[in-house]
Amino acid sequence: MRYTNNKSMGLAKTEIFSDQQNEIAIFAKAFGHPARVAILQHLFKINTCVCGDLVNEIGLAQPTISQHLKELKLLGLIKGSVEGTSVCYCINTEKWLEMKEIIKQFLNLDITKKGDCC
Amino acid sequence: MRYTNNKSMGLAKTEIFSDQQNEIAIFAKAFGHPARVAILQHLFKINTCVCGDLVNEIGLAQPTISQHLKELKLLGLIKGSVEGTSVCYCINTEKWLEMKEIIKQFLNLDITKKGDCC
DNA sequence: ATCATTAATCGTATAATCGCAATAAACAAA
DNA sequence: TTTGTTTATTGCGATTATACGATTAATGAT
Repeated sequence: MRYTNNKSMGLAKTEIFSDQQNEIAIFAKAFGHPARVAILQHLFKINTCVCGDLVNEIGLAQPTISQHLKELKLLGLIKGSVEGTSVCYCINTEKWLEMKEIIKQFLNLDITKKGDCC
Repeated sequence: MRYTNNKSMGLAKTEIFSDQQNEIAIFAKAFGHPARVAILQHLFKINTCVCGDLVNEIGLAQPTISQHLKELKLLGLIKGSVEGTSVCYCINTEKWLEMKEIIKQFLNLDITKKGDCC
């Protein structure tokens, strides 16, 4: 192998992008999978914080759902609290709104655009 | 219930989700990478459709940029037309607005929510 | 025809993602 | 204490995603 730089490949070079660009990408990845979209939609639908119901609602295995929940929780988009043997998950409204503003700002770029040129 | 399916792993089980959920995820993945965010932002910034400039603007190799452009083009978010030796890329406003509406509708789920429960 | 410029494609290396079986952990109930 | 319920974690295989060197293809210029 003769790659002159010592950076490993297969890795997004986040360091060459702005914090804003990385933040947009990270949030976008959060709902860049249909299972996480379904989880978030379901959490919005039933205001009472369900958990194991998600496994039944969505057709994926329990460890898979648990993993997706972990990612969403790590990002702060959802909160989880233990309720006996089960765990109650729900949307973290504050963080959700924060994410929403960041994404919307990006999506609204078009308002300053005049028209296609191709 | 046993795991009766023989579907290969490592693949998102898109078939168990709604078209809407898959569409949201697919569009989200489009700007789920900082390089593609940067490309889109730059295309919005300079209305004249640039191409090779993106390689200079963003610090990635030409094949890498070309690959990201291909993905965005495949989704329809950008258009490309040959201009001599160079290729002119620009935002496909129509598709962009379509995507924007779909994502915004998803992000606006919170307006019907009453409050956290955890 | 030759050369230069530009972008796409090919091939490959590496890391991340997805999914699940098996297991562990935490808790309630008996 | 034992048993059952529920969720998290571990470990693994399969696939996708990211990145780039080398090459090819297309066009313009000389």
